[in-house]
Amino acid sequence: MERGKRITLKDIAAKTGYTINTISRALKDKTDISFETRKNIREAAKELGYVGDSAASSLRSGKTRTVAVIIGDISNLFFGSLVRDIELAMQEKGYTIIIYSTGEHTEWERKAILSAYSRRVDGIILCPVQETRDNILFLQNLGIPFVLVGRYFKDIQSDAIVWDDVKAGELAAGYLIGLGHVNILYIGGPLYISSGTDRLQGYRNAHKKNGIPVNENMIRITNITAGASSEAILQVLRESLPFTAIVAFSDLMAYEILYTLEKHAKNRYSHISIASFDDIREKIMLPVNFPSIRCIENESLVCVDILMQKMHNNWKNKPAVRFLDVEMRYS
Amino acid sequence: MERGKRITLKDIAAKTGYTINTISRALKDKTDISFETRKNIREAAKELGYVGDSAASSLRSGKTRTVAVIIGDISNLFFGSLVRDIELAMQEKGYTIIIYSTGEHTEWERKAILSAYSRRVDGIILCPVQETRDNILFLQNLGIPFVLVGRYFKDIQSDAIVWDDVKAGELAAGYLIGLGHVNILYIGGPLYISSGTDRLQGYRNAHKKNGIPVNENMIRITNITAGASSEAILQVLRESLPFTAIVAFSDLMAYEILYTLEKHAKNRYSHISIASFDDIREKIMLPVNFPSIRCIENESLVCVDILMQKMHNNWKNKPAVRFLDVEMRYS
DNA sequence: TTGAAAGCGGTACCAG
DNA sequence: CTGGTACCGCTTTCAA
Repeated sequence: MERGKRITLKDIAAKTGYTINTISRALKDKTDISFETRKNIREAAKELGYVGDSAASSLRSGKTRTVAVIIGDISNLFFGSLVRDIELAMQEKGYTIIIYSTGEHTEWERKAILSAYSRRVDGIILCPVQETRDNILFLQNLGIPFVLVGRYFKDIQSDAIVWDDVKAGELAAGYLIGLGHVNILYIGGPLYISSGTDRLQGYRNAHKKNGIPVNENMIRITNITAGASSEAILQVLRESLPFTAIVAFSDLMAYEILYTLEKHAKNRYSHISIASFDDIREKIMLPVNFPSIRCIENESLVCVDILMQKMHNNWKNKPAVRFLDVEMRYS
Repeated sequence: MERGKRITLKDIAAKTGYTINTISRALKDKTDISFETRKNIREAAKELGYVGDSAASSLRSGKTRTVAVIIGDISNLFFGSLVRDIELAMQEKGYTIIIYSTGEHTEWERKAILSAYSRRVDGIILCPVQETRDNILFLQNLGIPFVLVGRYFKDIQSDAIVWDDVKAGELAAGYLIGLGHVNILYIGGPLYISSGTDRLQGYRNAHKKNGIPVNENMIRITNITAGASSEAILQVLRESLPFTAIVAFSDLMAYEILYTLEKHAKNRYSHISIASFDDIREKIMLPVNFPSIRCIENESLVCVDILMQKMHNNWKNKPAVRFLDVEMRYS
């Protein structure tokens, strides 16, 4: 194969004497081309080193076999392993994924959606920023099949795969309460994010069930970007709030909090209890252990499954949120 | 904008009375279209909700404004943050990235390269599996601009951005030697990976410089996939090898090793010294600390920079490996 | 079973 | 400054 030269159907046609039409259909193994011909053409194609042009093919067929995955930050392990699983599953089905990071910014998310639309992706998997509802409404209007993951909108009907975050919050706080803690700090993400509200709701529920009043000052809402929870815990230290345990919004935040506590108040809080979410220890072995809530199903696979059906119009269900069950891991 | 209906140049032409040609050029702000006309057309486009079709545009122009990033595993934090930085830099320049995981498998890597080629990407950033040289030779033959990242081939000329891994290995082992250690275990990746050989070479150099003989039995070569270093350290424990320090191939592996030691030999090795590579603590705050070697430059940006130049034919240099300087971080 | 011809939606090139 | 037209490479449709 000559360096840099692209082989097209036309080249194969020239070599074999068939028309490009026949070549095209033969290479897709259509049965209306005789077996013999298909074989010849396949061989010729291989010899020439033919590789199809998906731009041309997409243009005509309207399908790109591409899916956009729009998430907060790929360097966040939670998203990283989500994307990895999505990629593997999609690859198996012959799909390629393009990645967009929103950095949790609404405008970036909008740009990502537009770019995906312009690239004519067949489907979108989105972990929405949720600061506003504009983007999701816009996306709905585009008519591209999509599913949300990790977060959902309470007042907009659309397919979403999320954890049962209320239960998750309840498990985390409930565990700490079970240990005898009463002053449990909650450091969590913004309330416009569904998991933000839901986990906090779970925290409240656990208190209520155990007859423990919630001290509103114990509830700290932060960004979910790196460094934010460190700030939050420092503020708590400055206020000398008396807490004996913490519910953190994610393992990453929990680590950050532990790190900060160790650095700034080593002695006082060395025996603090902490519980959080994501169970990243399931993914990487870390020599620091605390209870973490995880999902008992593989959310990536559920996403891919539903999106596939939507893309192929086998999805007759109306848009709905699918809550996946959670459990606590501590070993 | 009507739901699901795609607006094309033709629609704008119909609305404004210009030809699609004029529309196309106006929307790209070509100065040969009068300012007035450009403004009218831009407004009409906006009103109709026009979004270009990149498949069509790519087909004709030959450019996709897409770059493929082919790496081992996106859920590995090292790759995750690499990809994040690449994505941000590329996005800024109007490029989109598609992700392929090789899982460190040669065949997957080949498939990824083929898929990228078929999608007519403008460029490729690749962290090669290196098990064989077939894929890189194949890639070179395709004529797509590409750069390697993290690993290079000693006997194949191609652009690569890598750490100075010999120095890195020397720093890690040298540090431990400086602490007075003599029996330093080395747990590292396969030797067919350039960083595998180079870091080990650095380990040897450090010994040599300090007049300490290298015990070959202290050198353990493993996979770089999760779980492998855990296996390796267990084997070492079974052999009752007397070691007092460890050089681990990555922070992730170091954590895995510490985790395993704590689990299986808590008392005996609680004061072990360990040094490794990647400095992931720079990216996530983890409450466990040990020295780690990091790169003093942002490799992603260097990659993007060089690839951009190659894609735009501003790259007259001949293929070369670019070694980035490293340092030890411990605080 | 195969071929001919018409696009898909843009961009490039040349003419006016 | 704007229009006409060919064409990128493949798929679709219809005819033979």
